[in-house]
Amino acid sequence: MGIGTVSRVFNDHPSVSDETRQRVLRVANRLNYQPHPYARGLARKRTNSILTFVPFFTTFFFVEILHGVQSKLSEHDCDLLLYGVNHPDQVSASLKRNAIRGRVDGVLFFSMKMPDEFAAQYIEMKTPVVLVDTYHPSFDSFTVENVQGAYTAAKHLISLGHQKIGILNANLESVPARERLHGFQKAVKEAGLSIDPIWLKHSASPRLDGFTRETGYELMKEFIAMGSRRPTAVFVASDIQAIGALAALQDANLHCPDDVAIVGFDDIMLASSLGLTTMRQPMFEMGSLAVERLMTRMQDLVQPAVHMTFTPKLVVRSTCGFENSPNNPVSRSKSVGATS
Amino acid sequence: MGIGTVSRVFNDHPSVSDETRQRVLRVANRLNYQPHPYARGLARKRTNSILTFVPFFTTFFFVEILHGVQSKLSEHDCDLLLYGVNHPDQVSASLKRNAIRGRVDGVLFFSMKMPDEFAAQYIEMKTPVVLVDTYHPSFDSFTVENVQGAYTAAKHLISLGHQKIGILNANLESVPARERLHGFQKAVKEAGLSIDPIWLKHSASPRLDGFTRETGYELMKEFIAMGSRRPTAVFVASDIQAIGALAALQDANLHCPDDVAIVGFDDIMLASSLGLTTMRQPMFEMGSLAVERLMTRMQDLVQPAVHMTFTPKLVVRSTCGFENSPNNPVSRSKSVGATS
DNA sequence: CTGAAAGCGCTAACAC
DNA sequence: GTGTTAGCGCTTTCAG
Repeated sequence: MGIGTVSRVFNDHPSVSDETRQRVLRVANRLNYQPHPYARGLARKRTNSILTFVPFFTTFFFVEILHGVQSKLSEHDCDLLLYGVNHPDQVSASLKRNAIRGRVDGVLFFSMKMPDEFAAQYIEMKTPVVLVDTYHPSFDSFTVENVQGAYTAAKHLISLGHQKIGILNANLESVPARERLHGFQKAVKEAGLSIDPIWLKHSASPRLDGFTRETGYELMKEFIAMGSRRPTAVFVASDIQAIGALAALQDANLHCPDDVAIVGFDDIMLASSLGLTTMRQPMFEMGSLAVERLMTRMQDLVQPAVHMTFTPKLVVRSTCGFENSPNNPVSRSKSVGATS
Repeated sequence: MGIGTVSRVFNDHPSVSDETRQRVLRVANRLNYQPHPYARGLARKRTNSILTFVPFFTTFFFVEILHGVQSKLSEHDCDLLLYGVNHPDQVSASLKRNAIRGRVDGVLFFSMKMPDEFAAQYIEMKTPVVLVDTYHPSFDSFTVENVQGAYTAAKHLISLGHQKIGILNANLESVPARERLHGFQKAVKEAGLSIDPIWLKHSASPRLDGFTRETGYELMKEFIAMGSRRPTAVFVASDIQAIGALAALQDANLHCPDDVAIVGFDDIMLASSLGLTTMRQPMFEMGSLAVERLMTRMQDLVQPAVHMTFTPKLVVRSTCGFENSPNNPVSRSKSVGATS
C-alpha cells in the first residue's frame, strides 16, 4: 500500500476503494496516526489556521471578540493562532514578528491601527486580512459608529430632560475617544444646550488610552467637586470608566440616577450586573462575522474590500434616572448577552 | 551563495563570515524574506509554538490566565495556538481534534479534567504537558487549594463574629464546588457552630457548572426569603455569583455588610470595583508560571512531574461588615491587580 | 567558512 | 484504483 493512497484517504479523495479506505482508517486508528499539519501545510500551501491580533489592553472588549471568533471558527476546520498585543505601540513590533509569510491563511486584526507598511506586505503576500474595530481602505472591515453612538447616548440624556450634561472621556489621542466626543458635541449642539467647558473632561493617562476604571473614578471626582456647577448627567466614554465613575459617586454619597445620571459605552458583561445604561457594541458578533468574512475572503481575494459599519444600540437600564424605574439587573441581563 | 548558508545566517550559526552574514541579511531585508515556519518546523522537528486549551466557559478566569500566558510567552520566541473549549463535555472532542501530533512543542491545559486516554497519548508522543487548575499524576500541575481557601473564607466570617453562616455554592458536580464546600464545612465545624441545613445552598444549573451571576442572584433570593432564619453571612463560591448575590440583596433593599456579609472566591477584576471581599486565586501568575514550566519541561521530559499548589489569599474589602470600614474600591484595586 | 545533497512528512500530478 | 515521484522550504550532515 502506497503512501499516496493513505494521503488520499485522509483527504477524502474520491478514487479510493471503500475497502482500502477502511483498511487505512483502521490501521491509522490503531497507530494513532494523524497527518502532520506542518508537512501538510508545506505540501499544499495552505495551513488551515488564522492569526488573530487582539489588543490585550482592552480586557473586556477582547474577551467578547475572542469568544465570537472562537465560536465561529469551531465551525470551520481551522486553528487559531493568537497574538496578544499589550500596547498600541507594540503593533508594529508584533506585526514584524508575526506577519509570518506562509504560516497562516489569513489574519484577523482588531482595534488597532494597521500600519501601511504591513498592509502593503499582506497585500503583496496575498494574505487575506479582515479588520475589526479599525479601518484601512484595502481590507474588509467591521467598525462601530462611534460618533453616532455617542450622539445617541447624549440624545438619550437630553430626552430625559437633562440640561447640564458633561462628558467623561478617555485620552483624546485615541480615535474612538475623539469620535465619541464629536458625537456628544453634535447632540448637545443640536439640542441648543449651552455647555460649560469644564463639563468636557478627558483623561490624560497614556495607560490603555485612559480607558480605565481609575480615570473614570478620578474624573468623576472632579465633576463632583464642582458643587452647584456640576452637570446632572454625564456621558462616559466606556463602561469600564463608568464603573469607576459610579464608585466615585457612591464614595461621595451621591446617588446615581438622582444626583448624576450616567450613560456608558460598550455594554460589557458587567454593565448589566450594575444596571448601567449604555451603548451596546456587538463585539461577539463582530468577532464571529469577521471570521466568516475571512473565510469567504480566502476564497477570492480579488473582490474590492467591503466595509461594514455597526451602529451601537442604546441599552436602557437604571443609571439614567428620571422616568426610569430601577430594574432587576440580573433578569435584565438575559435579554442582552448574546455570548452564551 | 548556497541556500545552506542563508539558513545558517538565520539560525545564528557561528561559522558564517561576517561579510556573508551582512550580505544575506541585507538582501533578505530587501526581499522581505522570512524563513517559512512550517518548512522550518518540518526540518527541525520543533515548531516553536504551544497549544493552549482554555475553558471558554469561565470567562473571567480564562482572561486572567490567558493574559499571564501571553505575557510570559512573549519573552520566548514562541507562538500560541489557542483552543477554547466551550463546555467541559467537549474536552475529549477538542483533544481529539487538536492533540495534533507534531504540530506543537507543548501543551498547556487549564481547568478541565484531562482524560486518561489523552494523557497516555501525550506521553507516548513525548509532548510535554502542563496542567493548571487541574490535576493529573503524570504531568506538572499548578493548582489552587480550594478546601483551604474556602476554609479561610469561612474562618474570616467567623472571626468577625458571625454565627449564622451560609454557603452559596455552584453545582456540586464541579470539583472546585465540592472542595469549597468541604473547606467551608470544616471551618464551621471547627468553630463549633451549628449549621442549619437550609444554609447550604448550591446551584443545580448545568450551565457553567452553576458559576453564573444568575445562580448567585437566585440562591441569594432564597436566603433572603428565609426571613429571621436568614444567615448573617454567606460564603459565595465564586465572585461572579457574589455579584449576583449582591444584586439580589440590593433589590431586596438589604444592605450588604450590615444585613448579610459576603465573601467571594476568585478575585476577578470586578471584585475590587465592587469592594467585594474575596479569596484571591493567582490566575495571572499561574498562567505565567505554567508557560515557564512548560519551557523548562521541553528541555527535559524525564524528570518526574512536579505539582505545585497555591493557597488562595484573603483580600479584605467591604462586603464583610463589622469591623471593616468601607473602602474606596478604586484605590484599593491598585494593590491587588498583578495583571497590568 | 561554504556549497551540495539528503531528508523532514506530506500532497498532487502522472503513470500504470 | 493505486503506486511512484517530484517537490513544498527549510535544516543539517558531509565534503571540500
